[in-house]
Amino acid sequence: MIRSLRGMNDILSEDYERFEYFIKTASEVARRYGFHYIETPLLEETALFKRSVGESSDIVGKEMYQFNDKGGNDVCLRPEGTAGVVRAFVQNKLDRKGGIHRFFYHGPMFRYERPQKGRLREFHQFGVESFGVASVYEDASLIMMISDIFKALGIGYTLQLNSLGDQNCMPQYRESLVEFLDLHVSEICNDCKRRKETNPIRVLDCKNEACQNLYKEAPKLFTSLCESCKSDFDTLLKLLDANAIAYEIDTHLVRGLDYYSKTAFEFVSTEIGAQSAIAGGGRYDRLVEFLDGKETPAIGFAIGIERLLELIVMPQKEREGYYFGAMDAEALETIIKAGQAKRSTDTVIIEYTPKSLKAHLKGADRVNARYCAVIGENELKDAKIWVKDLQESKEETLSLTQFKK
RNA sequence: GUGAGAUUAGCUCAGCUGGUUAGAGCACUGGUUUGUGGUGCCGGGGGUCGCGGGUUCGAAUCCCGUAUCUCACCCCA
Repeated sequence: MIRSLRGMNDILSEDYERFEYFIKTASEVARRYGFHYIETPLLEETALFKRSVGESSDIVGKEMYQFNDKGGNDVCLRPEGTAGVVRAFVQNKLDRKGGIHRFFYHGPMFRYERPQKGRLREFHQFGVESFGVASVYEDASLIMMISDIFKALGIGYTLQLNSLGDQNCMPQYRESLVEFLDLHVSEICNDCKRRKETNPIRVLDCKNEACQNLYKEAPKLFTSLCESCKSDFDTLLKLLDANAIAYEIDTHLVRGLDYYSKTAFEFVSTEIGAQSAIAGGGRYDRLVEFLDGKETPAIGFAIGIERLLELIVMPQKEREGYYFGAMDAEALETIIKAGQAKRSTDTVIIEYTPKSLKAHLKGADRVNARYCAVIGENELKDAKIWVKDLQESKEETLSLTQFKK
């Protein structure tokens, strides 16, 4: 038997219903916030991700589905969504056009990782990207959008917030942190030694207890923020307070992708295991420039769809549509014709095997149909059809012409 | 990439220290005397015991390899 590749799953039946329900709900909320759908290719030039996500990140360093295509181009399956949207934004010269551009997207992403619960090699994200708004009001607005989406889906979460600083305060801070790490290099774990070289800020996120104790003494990013970062963060907190959005400030919250600055946030669920981040995002004011565009402030987030599928509280399913069946082979032709006509307005399931009324009712019940329509000997003789409303338990026998109405 | 556990019917699992035709519940399917479901009763189909080797008179059961899943690390949504 040929199986799907490791970490790549089919989405079907009930899972797909949840999947579709999520997309529909999240898209509606995004549209209400003035965002428009954008579709970008799954395959992009590898350089796009190297320059945006950053070569120091694990995503680019070791998790990309990268290969040379037949034309010799170095390409890869997208590991995340932001880079492609920013590329499209620049390529379509929206940075030159000016103004505000707000997009949302959803689709598959690919990372060559060891799969586990909530972490697949092909997984799906829903994300939004907003270009052209420097105001921290947009940061608050995006957080409220996620809150709205989760509220609509019945999903509980904790919101964690931090500020990563900008080009004025972050480089200085990074330097002072590296100095600190150099002084204590013998005390930190091997992972942190590696992080010190690749992405020093990440050490703050280390789960090693000894490291964490040590970092209590380390310089704090939070207290090193410049004036504008500090006041923006304070404003953000005020806005969230005013809109009854609960949050925790986590000064060790770090984003894994290099392009983030200033506001960083993560929505976390305690109900889904180790891969607990269900949404994450932040500001990336420099990224458009990095990708050869005109300096444009921007912010976005992404939601991991598979991770929250099991958290979604689905609305109760109601009986819907028609089930058609014949009790004798002679009535089959008539029932198929009647069912086909009904398809112009309703969901219709036609049973092709003649069987007893009881068997048809069971069949209608199993497919969760609202109505069970059957033609037997008596009905066929009088050109009528017997219809039962399975929800109200009411039945009637109509003439076929009347039934079509 | 590292460490640990699992893999038996469509699903959830039982199968003790290797011993004759591998079981249960649910699901599916048919019937339940004359045309009434979701809720009774009786029957039926369905398994190369993940895959490949090995030990043995004999392997679902022991050993080795491999694949996949799960958990933790790493990383991230």
